[in-house]
Amino acid sequence: MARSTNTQFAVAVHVLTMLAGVTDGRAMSSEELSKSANVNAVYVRRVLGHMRNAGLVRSRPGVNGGWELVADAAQIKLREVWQVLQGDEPVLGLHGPDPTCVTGRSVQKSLASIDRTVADAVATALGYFTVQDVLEGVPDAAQLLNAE
Amino acid sequence: MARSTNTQFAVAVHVLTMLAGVTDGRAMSSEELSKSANVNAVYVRRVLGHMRNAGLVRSRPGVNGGWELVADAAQIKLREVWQVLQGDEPVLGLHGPDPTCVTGRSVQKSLASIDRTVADAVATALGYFTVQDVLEGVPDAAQLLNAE
DNA sequence: TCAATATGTAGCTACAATGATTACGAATTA
DNA sequence: TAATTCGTAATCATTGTAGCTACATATTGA
Repeated sequence: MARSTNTQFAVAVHVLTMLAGVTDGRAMSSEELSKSANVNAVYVRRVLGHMRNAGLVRSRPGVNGGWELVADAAQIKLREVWQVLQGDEPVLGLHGPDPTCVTGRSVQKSLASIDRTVADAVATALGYFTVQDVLEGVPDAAQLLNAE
Repeated sequence: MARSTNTQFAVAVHVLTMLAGVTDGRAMSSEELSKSANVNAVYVRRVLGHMRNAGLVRSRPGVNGGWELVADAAQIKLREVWQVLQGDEPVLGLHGPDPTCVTGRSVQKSLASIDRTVADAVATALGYFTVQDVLEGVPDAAQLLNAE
């Protein structure tokens, strides 16, 4: 029920992986990237803009322009991608209880604290994966369980 | 950026905490609960309906009717509340890449696997807290850090 | 039995988030 | 100089979320 409908993270990982897969030194255009991710090119530019602000990619306009990875794909943790997009926004959906209700305020505070704990857990989990891992293919959760 | 705008989890925790705080044995109406959570009574009934299906609360109509906790508040982990509402829905927002793009399909599979890892991490983190904890007040994340 | 109270749920609406689309200026290259 | 690509604003369509109304059903108490 509480699915996130925001695909920025998925799209970011997708296009970063595409860029990591470039063998010749050429740049990829937002148009090209958007085709594979099946989203709009403007959207790709917006998402990659955040990645550029974080120093993960560079872009240049014009003929043969486009986007390139700056860092080594094996050094880019998905944790960083997540944090660039997520910032300090809550992970759990928080509500706005009646400010005059004592219990309501207390619950609100607790939920905010719990949200930080969960956000840390998400960040830690995403720290296990790099763009290089995605490029090589992260094994199935089921496979991982069997391997234990 | 990827904030969840779904407040069902927060509202569920809120009203369960309210129910946990009842000292006399009376039931609380959805109307009463909705006031404190600052949401609509119908919405409260919908959310609590899921909690009832999970066996956490019971309800009865009529005069002096309303909602009561079934389980001990100290035994209800937020993990369970989360899972009741979340089910197997992805935590990260996933996209729908071009199905004819090989890399796209591969990335999609990896993201699905990573999503399961993150979902497990969230569930584990929420396993640390119970409704009773929220009733008593979960300490600030900052306070927790200072206590280390 | 009857009135009052609450749930259970369908249906409609308002609002907000997301991402598509269009448009165009600026930068770059061949 | 023409073609290409980014950067970004503005607008629109779609979807998810939750509010709201309405009413059938169940329960209680007088």
